[in-house]
Amino acid sequence: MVTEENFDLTELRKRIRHSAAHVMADVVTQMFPEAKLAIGPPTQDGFYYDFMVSKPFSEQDLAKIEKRMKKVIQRNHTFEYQEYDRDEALKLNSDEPLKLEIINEIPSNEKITTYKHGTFEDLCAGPHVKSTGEIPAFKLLNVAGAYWRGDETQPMLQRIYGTAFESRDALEEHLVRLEEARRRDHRILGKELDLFSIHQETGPGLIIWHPKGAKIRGLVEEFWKNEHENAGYELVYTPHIGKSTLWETSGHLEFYAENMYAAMNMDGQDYYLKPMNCPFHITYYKTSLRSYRDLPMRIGELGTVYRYERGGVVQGLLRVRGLTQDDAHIFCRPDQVESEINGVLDLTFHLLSSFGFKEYEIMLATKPEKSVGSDDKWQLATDSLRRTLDSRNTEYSVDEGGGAFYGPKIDVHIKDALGRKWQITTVQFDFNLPDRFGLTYVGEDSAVHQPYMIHRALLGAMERFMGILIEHYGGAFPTWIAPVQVKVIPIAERHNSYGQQVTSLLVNSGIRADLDDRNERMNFKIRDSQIQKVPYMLVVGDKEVETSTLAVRSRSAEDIGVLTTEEFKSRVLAEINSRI
RNA sequence: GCCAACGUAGCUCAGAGGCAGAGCAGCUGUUUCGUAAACAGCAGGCCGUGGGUUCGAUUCCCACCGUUGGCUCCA
Repeated sequence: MVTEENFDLTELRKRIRHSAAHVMADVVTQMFPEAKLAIGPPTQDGFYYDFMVSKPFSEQDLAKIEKRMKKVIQRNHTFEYQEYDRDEALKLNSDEPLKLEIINEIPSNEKITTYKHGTFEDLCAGPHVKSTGEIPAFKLLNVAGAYWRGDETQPMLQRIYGTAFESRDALEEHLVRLEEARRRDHRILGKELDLFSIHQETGPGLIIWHPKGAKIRGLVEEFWKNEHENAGYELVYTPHIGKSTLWETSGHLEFYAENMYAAMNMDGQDYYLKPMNCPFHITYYKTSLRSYRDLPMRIGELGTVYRYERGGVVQGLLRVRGLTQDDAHIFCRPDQVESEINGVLDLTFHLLSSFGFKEYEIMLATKPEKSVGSDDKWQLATDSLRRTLDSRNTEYSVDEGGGAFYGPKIDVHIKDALGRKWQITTVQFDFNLPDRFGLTYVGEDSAVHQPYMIHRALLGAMERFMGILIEHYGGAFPTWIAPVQVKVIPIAERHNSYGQQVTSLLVNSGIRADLDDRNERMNFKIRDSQIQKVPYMLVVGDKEVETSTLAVRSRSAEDIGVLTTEEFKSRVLAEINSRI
C-alpha cells in the first residue's frame, strides 16, 4: 500500500489503475510483439488499454496476460519518470504509429514525458504509483473492439478492460457490485417477473408488455397523468403516422431522416411513422387563433414514437425503436418563461422523488456553434434557464455549446439505488419549430407575436424509465405500483374458501390481491411469492379461519404477525396512498 | 454500422460428424401440509434462417437474422 503520501482515495485508485494499464501493455507487447500501442487511461471503475493487433484477443489470452502481469507486479519494478524533447520522443516511438500521432498533437510548449518500469517505457503524463508492487489487486474483465479515438472512420483497435483497487477486499467488493448489477438486470428480471418480452419475430427494439409489466406501466402513467393535470397540463392524443408534408415543414425529413422509418405510400401520398410528437402538438396549437390570455398552454401526451436505432445499440428497454415519450410542449410568452421552467422543474422533482430518486445532477447546455434563432432569443432563454436554476439554489454544471441547434436546454440525471447515473429529464427551448410552423399569438398590444416553445420529457420514455425502475427497485416494486400487492396463501384446501373471502374483501377495497389456491404446499407458495417479490403474503390456516385473522408476512421476510383483515386492509391502503 | 462471443424444449443450460439430453416450468394423478422447492408418471425439439462440404451436418465452412459485451473517458 502507498503510505508516504496521503493520497485521496480516488487519486490513489487512478494511479493504481493507470499503472496496471502500463503493466498490461508491457505484458501484451511481450506476448504479441506486433501489437501497436494506442492509449491506456484509468476510468471511473477501472482501466483499459487499446492495442492495434491483426488478430483479436481471446478469453484465453486474457487469462495468460493476467498471469504474466502478476509476475511483473511481483518483481516490483520502479516507475521512472523521464522528460524528452520532441525529436527524442519521436525517435523513441518510431515503431509506434499511434503514439507518433499523439506526440505530434502535443502543443510545443508542453513537456513530453514517459514512465518506465522494467524494460517497458510508455509515453505518459502520469502520475503513477511508485513501483509495480504497489498494485495490490487487479482483474482483467473483457475484450472489446473500440475505434481509434472513438471515431468510426478510424481503424478498429482491440481494447482490454480491467479494474484495480487498493486492496483485495475493495476489488472483491467491486466484483460483488458488478454481480449485483447483473442480478438486477431488467432483462433478466423482466423474464423472471413476467413483465415484458422482445422477439426476433416481432422485431428488435419493440416491446411486448405482459399483463404484470403493463400493470406497472399503467400505474406509472396514471400517476403521471394525474400529476400533470394537477400542474395545469392539458392532455391530448395524436396519430402515430403523418403525411410527408408535415415532416417537411417540421424539418424532420431534412435533419432526422436517418432515424425515421421509410415512407408508406398510400393514395399517392407518403406517410411516415412519427419520430416525435411536436408537429402534432403544434398543429393542435394552430387550430385556433391564440391570444396572450391563452398562454401558457401546456400540451401533454404519452406519445408513442418510432425511431430507427442502429442494430448494435438497441438494448433491452433502455434503447428501443418504439418508445413512449412523456412528452409535453409549453407555448408561452417571453415573460412567462421563468415561471414555466420553474413549474417544469417542480414537477420533475416531484415525479422523480415519488419513485425514490432523490439525487440529481443538473446540466445547463448553451448555444452550440451551429444554431438557429436570433442571439437575443438565445440570450433571453439561456438567462432565464440560468436565473431559474440560481433562484432554486440547486447545483448545476454548464455545458458550454452543448445545447441543441434549436435552443438551450436543461438535462437532469438521476442516481439509482446502485449509484448509477441515468440521463432522463430534458427541458429544451425550441426556436426552430415556431418559426417553421409560423406560430403566433395576439398580444396585449393587438400585434402578432411568436410564442416561445418549450419541449420537455420528464421521465424520458416509458420503456426506458421502466427499465431503470426495474433495476432501481431490483424488481421489488413499492406496494403502490406492485402488480400484485397481496398474495393470499391457504395452507390446505379446506382453507380456500376463507382465503377467497379475504381476497374478495381486499380486491373490493381496491387492493391488488390474488388467491393462490393451487394444489401445492404452503412453503412452495411462499417461495413462489417471494421470487415474484409480492409485497405481502397472507397465510391462512385453521387458526386464522377460527379467529377470522391473517398471518401476515412481508417479502422482506419480516413476520408482521397476526392481524384482522380490517387491520391489514387499512395498513396496506395507507401504504399505497403514501406511495411507499 | 464496426469488433468479439453466443443462438439446442416455455426458462436455465449440458452435449457431440452417425437415434437429441438434464433441471425447472407445463399436463395427469397421489398428497392436505404452518412461513423459501412434497412424490410419481406423461408430454415437450426444423439444435436461429439459408446455402455449402460430407455417404451422413444440430455439430465443420460461408452468408444472413438475432442476442450479449464494447466502440466519450485523449499520452
